[in-house]
Amino acid sequence: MGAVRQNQRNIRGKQQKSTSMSAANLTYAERVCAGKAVRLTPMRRQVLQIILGSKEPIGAYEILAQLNKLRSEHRAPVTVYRALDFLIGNGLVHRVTSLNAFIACDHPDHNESAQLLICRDCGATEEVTDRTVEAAIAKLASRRGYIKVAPLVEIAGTCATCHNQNR
Amino acid sequence: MGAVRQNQRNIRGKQQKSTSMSAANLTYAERVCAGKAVRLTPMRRQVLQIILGSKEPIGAYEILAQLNKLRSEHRAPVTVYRALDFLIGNGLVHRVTSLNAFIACDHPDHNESAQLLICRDCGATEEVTDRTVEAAIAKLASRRGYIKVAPLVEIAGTCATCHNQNR
DNA sequence: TATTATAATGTTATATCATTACATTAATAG
DNA sequence: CTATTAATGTAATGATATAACATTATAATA
Repeated sequence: MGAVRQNQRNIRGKQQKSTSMSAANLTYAERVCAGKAVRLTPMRRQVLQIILGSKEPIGAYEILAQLNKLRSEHRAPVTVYRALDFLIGNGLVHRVTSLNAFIACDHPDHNESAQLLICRDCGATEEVTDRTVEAAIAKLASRRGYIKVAPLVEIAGTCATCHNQNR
Repeated sequence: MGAVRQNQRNIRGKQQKSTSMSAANLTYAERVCAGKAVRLTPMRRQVLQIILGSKEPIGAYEILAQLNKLRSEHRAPVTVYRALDFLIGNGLVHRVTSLNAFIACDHPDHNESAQLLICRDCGATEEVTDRTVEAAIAKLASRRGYIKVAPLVEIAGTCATCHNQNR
């Protein structure tokens, strides 16, 4: 839980993690889809791969650009959005609402509400599941009479790597 | 705290609140601006008034439409966005990120991080400040090494009014 | 296997949200 | 009253997302 995606600005960072989980996640995605009897088509697989390959949340049009570069063909935006709908619907990708961007889910097996920590400086985004936060929000919503709630929690800030570098 | 904005679908609702606070809020906004020595110009005032008049979060282009109807002139989008920047910057308006829309702040005096409860069915949106949620998020962020955090909490759900009506 | 039904993708157009760049007008300070 | 800064006007464009309908691929089943 909490694998970190980072961009160019902190390749020197100590907390750097390898991108080598990508392949594993892709394999994992295949298993998830097989288990649900839904189809991880080449298109969807490729979109997921592009998202996994990104160190930070990636926008739909950036995905599209990479897709069209790879294949030297011309897909339309809707192609990407459809793949994203599928991937999000099956818990393989999260939408980062505050950035209009997307990240691969770290733990697609449990489809619970995650919280996102987003570094303003380097773009690193980590997905966490904090029971205390979840419980506090559930309680708040319930006290206010809301049911079937879907909480959105995105915490922008400066990550440890970035504020250590600036000293 | 927690005044409710509602749309047409539940005008029959029991928890309906009057829109009569609007004027008070506008007066309040004037005091806030006077206190800070910033200018609540006619344009900004009018945009705020439109937002206050909306029972649910209102989009920038809807604000623009109302503005242009009022004056029977043609303002450009940027006019609205500039007013919004000002109003948000001075704590008079909140952006509802998940809806790309805007609401007037319920308590512009304390500029703290609020949580939003948003009804999927009727659009009613209430702003709350829950210390427990705030604390849990602050702790989470700090444990992860994040500083200068700005949490975004928007809880979509079905409000009491709506789920009572559907029985 | 041929036929039908369903799912996925292609293609084109357009909707929706937001900003840039530069000109003009209004307010304030000296 | 003039210089300076703040606010708004104006036009164009960028960025994100969806609608509508045609075509192709896959799956179900006769």
